[in-house]
Amino acid sequence: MKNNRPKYHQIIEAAVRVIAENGYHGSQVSKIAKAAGVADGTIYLYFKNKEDILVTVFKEKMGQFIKKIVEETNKKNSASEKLLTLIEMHIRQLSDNHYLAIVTQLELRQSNYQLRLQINMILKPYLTVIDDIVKEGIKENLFQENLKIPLVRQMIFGTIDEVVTNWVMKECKYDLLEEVPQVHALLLDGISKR
Amino acid sequence: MKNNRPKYHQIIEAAVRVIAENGYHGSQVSKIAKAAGVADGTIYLYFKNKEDILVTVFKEKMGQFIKKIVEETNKKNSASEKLLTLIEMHIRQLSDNHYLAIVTQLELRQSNYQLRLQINMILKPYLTVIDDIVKEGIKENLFQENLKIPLVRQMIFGTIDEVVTNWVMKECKYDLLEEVPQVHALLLDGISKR
Amino acid sequence: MKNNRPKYHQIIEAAVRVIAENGYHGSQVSKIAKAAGVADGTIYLYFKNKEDILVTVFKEKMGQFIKKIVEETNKKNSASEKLLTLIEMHIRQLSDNHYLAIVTQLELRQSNYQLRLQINMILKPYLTVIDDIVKEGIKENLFQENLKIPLVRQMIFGTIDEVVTNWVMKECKYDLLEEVPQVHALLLDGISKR
Amino acid sequence: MKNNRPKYHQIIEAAVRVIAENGYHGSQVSKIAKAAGVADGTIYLYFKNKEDILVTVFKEKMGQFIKKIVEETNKKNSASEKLLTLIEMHIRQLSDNHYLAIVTQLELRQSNYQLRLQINMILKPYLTVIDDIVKEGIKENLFQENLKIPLVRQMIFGTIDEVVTNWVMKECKYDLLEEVPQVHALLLDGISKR
DNA sequence: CATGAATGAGTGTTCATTCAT
DNA sequence: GATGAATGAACACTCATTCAT
Repeated sequence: MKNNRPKYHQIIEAAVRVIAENGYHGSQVSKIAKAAGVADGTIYLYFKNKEDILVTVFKEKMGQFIKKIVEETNKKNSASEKLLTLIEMHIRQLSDNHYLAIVTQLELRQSNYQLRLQINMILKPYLTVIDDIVKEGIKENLFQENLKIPLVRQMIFGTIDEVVTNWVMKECKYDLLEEVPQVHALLLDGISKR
Repeated sequence: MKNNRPKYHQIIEAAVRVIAENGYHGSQVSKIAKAAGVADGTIYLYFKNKEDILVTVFKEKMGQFIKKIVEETNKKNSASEKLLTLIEMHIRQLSDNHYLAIVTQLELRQSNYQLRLQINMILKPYLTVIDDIVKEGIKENLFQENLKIPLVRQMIFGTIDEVVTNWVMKECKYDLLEEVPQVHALLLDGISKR
Repeated sequence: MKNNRPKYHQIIEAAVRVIAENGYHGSQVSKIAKAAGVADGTIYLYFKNKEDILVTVFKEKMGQFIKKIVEETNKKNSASEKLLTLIEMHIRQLSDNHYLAIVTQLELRQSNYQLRLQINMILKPYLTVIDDIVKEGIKENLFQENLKIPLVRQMIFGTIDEVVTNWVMKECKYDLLEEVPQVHALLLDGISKR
Repeated sequence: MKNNRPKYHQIIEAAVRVIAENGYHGSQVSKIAKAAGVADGTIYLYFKNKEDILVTVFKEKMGQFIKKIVEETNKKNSASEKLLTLIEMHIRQLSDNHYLAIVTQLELRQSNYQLRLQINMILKPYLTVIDDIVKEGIKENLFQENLKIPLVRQMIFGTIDEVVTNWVMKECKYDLLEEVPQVHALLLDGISKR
């Protein structure tokens, strides 16, 4: 299997680093190859083309990213706790890996429409996780029953995403984890006074 | 004055169209020039370089975009109504101009860090509008008094932005305006039952 | 007559300054026009094209340059004195006008073969002056009678030219006029001991 | 080592030919590449940029040029013979390679100030050879003891250079080697009768 | 005469991809 | 499998020249 070959992972790890450090357009294939300690041509033994490196980087990293979130949310019993965990895990993982945060929040968006569609496909399981939490909340009678799920998901994802992007644009200078409870509260209760 | 020269606007309008249709990286200067009905060199009489076209497109369009939102929200008296109007105007304007929506939601994000910073500067007045509405809501005693303004702004902007991006990625196939009241309700009241 | 129109001379003077300051390739027509205080298009009322400006600059400046040398050498009676005067006037005029020195020694040589041929045509009268002095020296029985005139002229001109070029390349930092007598002596007597 | 790679020399040889035939400004990189039988991009594997081709051409050719002159002058015992050999070798080498003569006398001078400075650096060893011969002549008591070396060098170099340039401008139509003894005699004894 | 906005041909350089070894 | 030298298509930008006013 492809993924067991060591160079494959060398290249992926190198790609994350190189893209985070040099930006999407500053990340020539030759630079990634050099950082991975392989020849330029070797890249093409493992990846169809440059775009394929990016998609794979995202796929691999997102796979782990989502897997951890699912694992942790599954340990919780209520939708509210699950949502809190999702927010925390999302933010924690990006807080822990600034390279990855830069790549997901900034660099990977500098791609063309086709690549964007593929990235969206990869993100789908994550969005499903959110949907499931919302559905569960409704079933638990904790969340409003007439919620339009996709819209809620867009609010949740859009909010977290924007929070992280702001932090990255501000050069990750503050502690993002501190904001987790407030984000959670806001999403649950909105901004109105009750 | 620059802006009164007709070619200036011809080029901007052409740029929006060309970028929406071909994507950022598929929009060669020569293609924009052709679409604007001017010579390649003419572009450089009005714009410093290719990036400057983009920044200017965004500046001009965002200027109008924000101006309209401010005008309309100012007609309203309560923070809640203002927020509703902001959401509606944001979505209405992008609904009315799919080209612009594609450019703002997808293509302009395919830019490097420097350009992104510039775009953020241009967006600032809009974010201030949001902040002001939130502050007003707190003063009116309608919104919670201990809200962390930047976070609330990120939720509001992140949600609307994500809603629009989803619509653009789904090729603008559904009527986005229908969702305005629900977005408004969600932001105000969150997802929890009361 | 063309030459009486004031803009004509404005442009020539501006051209010398601009070329000296910006180099041949940094001297765009628009820059010369601006320095001359005229519109770009006006240049083309007085000159056929950019090359024509250069040729004319050289023609005008060289005309004066040579005229002065001829005037002064004519005042002298012996070939030796005439040669000394020629060397002195050549060097004095370029010493007095660093702009002109830069243009003649460096910038005008950055031209194509056609332009070089034209410049050589303009230089011809100067070379004739040298030839005449040599011939006179032979007639006076001061110079060797079997001298090959063109070769002697090439030595005289080549030497003075190289001396000036060196001075320009060293940024005109030393006093070139001091070297005049030595150059004269060298050309007359060579380097051998007698 | 770079210089052993065959394409490196292919490109240099092609560059000399192309520049001699088309002039400096008519020598597009693509034209040189085609003449060398390599792809445009290959040029940039061996040279930093177009200017670097020129500098290298000059460096390589001048290196050989000077080496041969040094070798031959070293075989001679007196300063006078050494000077004769220097003149002869200088002229012989350019006589034997018209392409090179055109490039050194005309095209390489069409360069900007920075490039000119680099070329001067490369020429320095040659000028030192001349200086050494002059010093030796003084020591031998053949040359005048109060000669100002730099000035003598400028006369020697300026004269040879002008002689060659004239020949190139006259399209190399006459036999330059015939003039060697006369140039030598002129430099040694000047133009005056004794 | 004078203007200066408009033109568009021309080119050095990059970099994803290939393929002979 | 692995290499890395070679490829060549693609593109932003400049500037001499024109011409309608």
